[in-house]
Amino acid sequence: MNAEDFDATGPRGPGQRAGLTRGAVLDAARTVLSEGGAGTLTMRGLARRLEVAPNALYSHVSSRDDLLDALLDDVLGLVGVPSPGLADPLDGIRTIMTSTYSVLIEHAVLVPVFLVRQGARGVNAVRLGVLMDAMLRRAGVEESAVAEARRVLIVHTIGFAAFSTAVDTPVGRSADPPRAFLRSLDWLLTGMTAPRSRR
Amino acid sequence: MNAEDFDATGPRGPGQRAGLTRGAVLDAARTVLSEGGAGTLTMRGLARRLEVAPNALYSHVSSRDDLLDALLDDVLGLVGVPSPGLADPLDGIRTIMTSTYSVLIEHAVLVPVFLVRQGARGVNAVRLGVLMDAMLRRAGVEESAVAEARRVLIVHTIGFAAFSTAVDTPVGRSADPPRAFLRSLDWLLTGMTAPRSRR
DNA sequence: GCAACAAGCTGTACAGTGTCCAACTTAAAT
DNA sequence: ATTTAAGTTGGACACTGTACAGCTTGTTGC
Repeated sequence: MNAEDFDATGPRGPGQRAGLTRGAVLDAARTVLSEGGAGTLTMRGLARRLEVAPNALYSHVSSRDDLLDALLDDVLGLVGVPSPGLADPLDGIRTIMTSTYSVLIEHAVLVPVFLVRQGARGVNAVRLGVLMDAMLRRAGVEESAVAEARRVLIVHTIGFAAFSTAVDTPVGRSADPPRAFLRSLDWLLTGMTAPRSRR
Repeated sequence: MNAEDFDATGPRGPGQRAGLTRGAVLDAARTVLSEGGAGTLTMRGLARRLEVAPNALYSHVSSRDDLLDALLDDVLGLVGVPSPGLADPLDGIRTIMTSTYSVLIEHAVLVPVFLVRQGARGVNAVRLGVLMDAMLRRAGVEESAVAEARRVLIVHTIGFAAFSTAVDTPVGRSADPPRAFLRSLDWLLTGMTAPRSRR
């Protein structure tokens, strides 16, 4: 019997390869996500789409949370960072936050996941965090308040994205950050860098 | 055989009452929630705790989401509202938001639920929403922007609560809203009520 | 007091979920 | 060519929320 008899992608037996890769799994997950929202991403559904047994996914992804974290983090990889030696650190922060906002809007279905998992924790998230901390320091934020300030900015941004994303009437779902976001961002930055008046 | 033989709460047969009420179910749910976090609240676990078959809960609660909504909404019932004829509508909004913040912090485990369900929708939520809208109008927010302004305030508050709640090192989990929250609240209010400069 | 009815509860069951284990086949390394 | 590792399947486990039928109790009308 020649191999062509089985070329048509029929049911595979144990051992037969499907040619899966981590990248393919993540890509498929992204597709599912963009089609049906966050709740529709199940391991079994993903496996079905890839024409593979559910367990096969675990060769490329260690758990569903791992998958989710990977998706979150490589979305964060799309966030544009300012040139390192930029003159004004506040502008740098503005750049990061508005870029983050845009990326979140473009991947709206991931926003609830971000909320639930309280942000991401992968390499890109860490990279952005370190960058933000440095800029906050350069902008004059007290050392003891740097981490808190970063968190406030992140929460504010994710919150705004969640808001822009959740409106039933899709008013302004453009990826351009709305004026209100830019404004409130400035207010926050102003407050953070202002010398403390009391206490 | 006299009734006392079965007084010890042994296994019930079909038909035997357990004396459950909606209030008892909600109370037990609150307990579970405060002990183990949001993910630990399952219908079966709840039933086990109440020594009842899982289905019994559905006589008092129409679904898990219904349960969650009820919990969310009666937490919102704890939010203190300002006296209706208050002079300064901005003060009224401040009161509502800081009270909401405190209530959320006191029920930290519910905050992720709030996030996922994008706020609550029960009677108390509606009541607060109507009140906020009225005050925003009185504060000079344009009619077309009232709903959006309300949402921004809510998102900002929930976001802050999520932030204060999520810190690994439990820094300042006091129910008093942190200064940063009060500040940013004022900034937002200022921006919302300021006459539009451009566009 | 008795019949009819509604409410509350259980037993059982279904269709899902994420994930683990053993077995098998194929590809890579030696 | 032989051993080793990687990828995949079948099957299973322990869960989840919830629907349906039937039993028993409490309540209501007569």
